[in-house]
Amino acid sequence: MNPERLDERFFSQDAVTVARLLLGKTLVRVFPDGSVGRYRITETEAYLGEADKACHASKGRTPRTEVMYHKAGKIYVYLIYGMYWMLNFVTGPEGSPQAVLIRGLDDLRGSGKVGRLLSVDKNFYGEELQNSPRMWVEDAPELSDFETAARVGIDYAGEEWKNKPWRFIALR
DNA sequence: CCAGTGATCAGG
DNA sequence: CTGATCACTGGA
Repeated sequence: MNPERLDERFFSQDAVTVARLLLGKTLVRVFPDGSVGRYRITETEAYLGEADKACHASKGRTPRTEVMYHKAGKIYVYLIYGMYWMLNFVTGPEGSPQAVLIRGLDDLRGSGKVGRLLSVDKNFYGEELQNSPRMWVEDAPELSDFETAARVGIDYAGEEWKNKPWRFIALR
């Protein structure tokens, strides 16, 4: 049986659950030249809705955060520091703005490096992983060997939110 | 430690 | 329009 492409059912779970379950799953990218890259997801972070001060949606619905209010399984990308494209997947029920940031693939760590490796840019904004011809996620056995940590780069979020253990790191 | 680099958003 | 801010990285 071929690996199943993960769809809206999978991504509709809450962001913390999806961030954990994505560890070990296979991210597939078909590049413009037709070459195919397959990567094991090794680090993720969860951003859990308007209440989460670290989540972009804590500032409400704007053109940038709009896609997080859409149905799960869409791609949320944005440019940070004028140089780095962050790759996120929308999760949770429709209307509940949640997302999971992809921070590591195989041995590569760092969300900025992930965007560079995959040649992500604003054209991916809103694309659906269940339909896209150039990016999707395939199922793989659940990975139990991982650790959690606080999320990176969100000191502005305040004590309650910045210490949530919503960063998931695959071991081995 | 800190500079680079430009979209985004709130405020006039 | 202005200006602060930023889910980062790489090099002193």
